[in-house]
Amino acid sequence: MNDKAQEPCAPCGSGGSRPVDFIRKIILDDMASGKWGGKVITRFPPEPNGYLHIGHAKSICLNFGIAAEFGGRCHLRFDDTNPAKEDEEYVEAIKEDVRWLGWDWGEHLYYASDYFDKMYEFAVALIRKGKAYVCDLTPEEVRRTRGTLTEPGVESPYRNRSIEENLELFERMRAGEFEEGARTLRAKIDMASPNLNLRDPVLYRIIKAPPHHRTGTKWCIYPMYDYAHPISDSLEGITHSICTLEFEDHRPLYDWVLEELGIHHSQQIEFARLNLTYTVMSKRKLHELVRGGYVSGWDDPRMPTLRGLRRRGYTPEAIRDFCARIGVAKTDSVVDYQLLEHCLREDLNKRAPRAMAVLKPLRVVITNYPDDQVEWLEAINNPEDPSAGTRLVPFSKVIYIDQDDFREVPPPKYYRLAPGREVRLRYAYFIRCTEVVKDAAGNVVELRCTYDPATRGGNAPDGRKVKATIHWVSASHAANAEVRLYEHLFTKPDPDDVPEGETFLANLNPNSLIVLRDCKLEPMLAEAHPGTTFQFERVGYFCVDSVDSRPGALVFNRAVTLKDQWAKIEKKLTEESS
RNA sequence: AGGCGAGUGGCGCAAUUGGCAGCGCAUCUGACUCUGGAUCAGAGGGUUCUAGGUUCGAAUCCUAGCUCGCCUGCCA
Repeated sequence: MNDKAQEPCAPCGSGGSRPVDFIRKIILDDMASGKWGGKVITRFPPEPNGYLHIGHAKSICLNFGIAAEFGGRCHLRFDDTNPAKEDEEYVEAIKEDVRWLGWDWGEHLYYASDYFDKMYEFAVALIRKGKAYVCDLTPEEVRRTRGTLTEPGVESPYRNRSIEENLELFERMRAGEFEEGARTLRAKIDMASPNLNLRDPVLYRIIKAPPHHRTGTKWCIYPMYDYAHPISDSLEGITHSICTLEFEDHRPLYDWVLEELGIHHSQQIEFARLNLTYTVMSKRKLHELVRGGYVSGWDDPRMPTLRGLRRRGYTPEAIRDFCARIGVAKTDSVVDYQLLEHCLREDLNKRAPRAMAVLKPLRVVITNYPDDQVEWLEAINNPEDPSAGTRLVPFSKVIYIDQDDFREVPPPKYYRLAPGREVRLRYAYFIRCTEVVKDAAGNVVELRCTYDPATRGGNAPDGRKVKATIHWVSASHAANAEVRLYEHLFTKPDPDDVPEGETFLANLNPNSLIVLRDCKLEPMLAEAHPGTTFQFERVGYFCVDSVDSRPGALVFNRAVTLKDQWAKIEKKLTEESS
């Protein structure tokens, strides 16, 4: 059971005094007035027709978070009212993702399909009240008679059938006597309503094609969202039914259903869904990326899905922190991706063990170092966490450093290695570059350096300073790995910003994945388990790929870079010179 | 055009409900540093959509307007 979620805590979430959003204010008021008898019951109602993404995380954290803060509970309910679109495949995946995020629904796992019998009975009750009727109009005719934004619709010729006839026809709909699309059950509300959702909305439609993933072929009529959702909420005793802005127009219908049925009436509250720069969030577009092979799957590390983010190296803690920071409001907004990255860095900085890894190796021979000598030098696992301890890394005559850490002609403010310059090899020695070896094409292929034996461990007894400390890996001890560098999937902050006639696919970033092979890692990394994340010192956070990595054929994903002051300076320099 | 909703530094959110417009991210300085990371100190950045009005006082209240979002599935 879910003890964690039953326990009240501060309404502003963990970690201090974040402002209380408008939804929590409503709940605070309800608690004060005793409106729901002190109860807070929320729900997260995904349709099992796709994988969860970061936008769902916002909703999950809102619903489960509120329940936890107010000592209530949050239900996980699959909104499975359309067998044509839904699949069992997604149910387990969704449960797994919610759990991974750190939330627990306890025993409160539900399916809208659990309520099909009840919903049918309620529909009969509506018919008896004269509030619903069986309509024989075709989908096309329904569309034509609905009217427009400015003109009222016209009433269906079947609108005034007798209750008895409606009862009989509805029963025959259920019995499967009619073809798909032949008839619907409609609410009798108001064809002239300025709110189109109230123009005799369809409550039930006939779907015979694929069997339902849970009820099989028991039903061939299925309730529409606008009818199923309020009833599901009601049956579960939901107090606050939190959904996104586009359902605002549906609230009058939500209320109508509950009002007419005279059953528990939860309050629907709408908030703005999450948008992120450089990211598409709609299920349709995500599907398109997967189907079109633009990404390797739903768990591609460039996807904003929870599975993608997880594989990329994002932690549940970082995502929850992010969700807390973005707030909840009714304004359509686009959150800067950098905030997400900030949250990840902040989490990983405290927790990720450090390692040395050379992504673009440049061979360095320490000319005055004994040929066959190997020294194991002590390195700190995490400067932010003394309890993480230390480890030993091997040092020898031939090492690799990153190509970025050497410049034959150093630009101003570049203070890493260059001919004649001295730098510190982290945890090892000071070295000075004495010779640059090039191939026939003039490419630098090797550096020859001397080391100062007195600087063992990285400290100079004479107190002399070096401007830079760089990372390195002993050539003969190095583990090889493939490293995947990821960038935004799209080149524009708004992927939908495209010329007339083009789609968001036109903004796909051709460099969103760059694969580096023969990267050199310190030996300890060969042992790393899939899914664990390290900070490659001075470079970024990297996660062992949980799908493709094998012992002896390691694959790491870059979750996020470290902040890079030099990159900014360099960018400014190149901008100035051009 | 009809209905509903929303407009506060570049971005995301606050503002005890009429009382000095703040916070986070981002940006820029500087300090420190065996990660150009982290940390620390500081700075810049606002006609609170506009115009009127009420008031000693308006982001907040009133009026008019503007802009943006959503709504014409037998999807959710």
